[in-house]
Amino acid sequence: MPHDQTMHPLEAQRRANRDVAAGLGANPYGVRVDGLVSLAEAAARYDEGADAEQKARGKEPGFVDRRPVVRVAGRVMLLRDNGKLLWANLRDASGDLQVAISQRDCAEPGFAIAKSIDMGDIVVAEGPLTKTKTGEVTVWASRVEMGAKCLVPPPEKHAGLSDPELRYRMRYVDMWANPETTRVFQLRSRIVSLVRRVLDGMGYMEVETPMLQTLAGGAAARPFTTHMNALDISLFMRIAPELYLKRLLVGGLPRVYEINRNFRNEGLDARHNPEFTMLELYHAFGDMETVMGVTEGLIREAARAVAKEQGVAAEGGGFSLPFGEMMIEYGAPFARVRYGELFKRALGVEMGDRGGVARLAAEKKVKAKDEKGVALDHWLIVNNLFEEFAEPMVDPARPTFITHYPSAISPLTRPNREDPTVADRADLFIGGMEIAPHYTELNDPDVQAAKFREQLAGLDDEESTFRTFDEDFIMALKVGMPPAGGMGLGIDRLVMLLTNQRTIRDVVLFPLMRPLDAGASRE
RNA sequence: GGGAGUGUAGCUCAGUCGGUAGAGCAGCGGCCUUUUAAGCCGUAGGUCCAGGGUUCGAGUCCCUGCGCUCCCA
Repeated sequence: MPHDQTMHPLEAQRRANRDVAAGLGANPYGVRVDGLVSLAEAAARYDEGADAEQKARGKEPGFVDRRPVVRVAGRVMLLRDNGKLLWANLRDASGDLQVAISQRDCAEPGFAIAKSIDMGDIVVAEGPLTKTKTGEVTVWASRVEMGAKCLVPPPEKHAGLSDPELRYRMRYVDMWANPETTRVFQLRSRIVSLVRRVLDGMGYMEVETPMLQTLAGGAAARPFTTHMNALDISLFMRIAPELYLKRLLVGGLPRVYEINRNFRNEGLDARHNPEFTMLELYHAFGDMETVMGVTEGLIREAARAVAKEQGVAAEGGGFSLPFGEMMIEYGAPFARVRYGELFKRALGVEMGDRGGVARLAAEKKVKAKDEKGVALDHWLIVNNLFEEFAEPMVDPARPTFITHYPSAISPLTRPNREDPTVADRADLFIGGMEIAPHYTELNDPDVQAAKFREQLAGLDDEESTFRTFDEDFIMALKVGMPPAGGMGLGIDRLVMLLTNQRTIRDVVLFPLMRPLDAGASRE
């Protein structure tokens, strides 16, 4: 809320309640607390025997209470004030736990402070673990302190915070109002560290290459531009790390990878955020097949870890994880199908059959001319037909590599040794999403230079401002890059699949949102 | 870019045929020492996304714009 507006009454009330706590000597913004345990850990420490003993003999003279005492902190999610006994349900990143604050048993000013608590406040409580009549593990507070006052009214306590816009804009509320959100990001973190661990174990070295680049190469995408004052030059946010990672192969590193952000100045939708995380990996003296094996192993291990986390049996053979309506099988070997085969199966015509393809394009009303009415190249029509009719034939519940794309539509990829009309390129599809492309990398500097020039020739003025011939990269190839296999894995999409989230915004902590005041400042 | 939906209290949502702006939760006052969405009594809270139009009268109908969601390209 802007500062120049009058304060919302609900905030004013919370400020008043904060003053009450302060008046009792409590610091509404807390102090350091040592010896805290998570709520899950606290609940796990409950001792049935000690609790029973205390309940049976607690009033006997000289009785020693053996119940474990814990110190916990959490956000107040529910509050039931029975007058001289309050019940508060706390939440932290590990879970929820009930705390009882009784006037009889809680040292002052703890009880008085508790009476001033609002839902959403962070409180610290200490006391023995017991079970209530109804069998719920509860911290029976002997001390209560403030952790932090919450001045903003929290979401409704059952329906919660469901407005997607509010969830993304106020992720810091979403995370505790919807524990599922926190769980997804905990899983994301585990998946990414597992990927690193597996690759490191295989002898790959993690590197960091420039995100600010003078040329935005390595992919076909529109970059963000920025300006460097000291050198007075334009810089681009990278669209891919590829050309730098390959320079490292030239430098002699045999196996490298980078997991980091790329930036593409394009649209926003369920699968695209302007900044997204990619794993790119290169393997000297390998090829497309080498890195396909790496990807398959990585994804299976990550899926296995998630399955275990969720209590799905994932030992031994097949196992699967849900994604929307389907169950995706990760345990079995991934399927492989050649582009040309899939094309023929779907359309009944060989992709090289120019007459047949032209006829099909007309029949199926597939785009065969560009905006200016000029007939498209045969292979572009083939690809349009492929994307519309062949790709959907891939079983989304079975991870599938589509291999051997036509060379004509894979300009930067090395042609296949046996059949140069197809390229050594394989795209992995899971759940209907393109997850990872694999290549046998081009390392002939003359061929690479020719392909750069060919690409640049086809560009309009706007595109050619940021897609310039990368002389230094050609220089690197002239020095000599070993043959290599390369792979790129979309981490956000992988996390979407493994955590069963429908949009990329649900796996990116702070997805880009239109600024709230943009309406006034835009033309 | 196209289509559909949607925008009402802090949150989640109703609002009939165009006729005084509603509920639950949250809040405030009161009662309450084993509650579980605690309960009971009382009470307060609104730029109905914005602007224009039709009408005696618009949250509701029409137009324009903006935001958000979903589907398609």
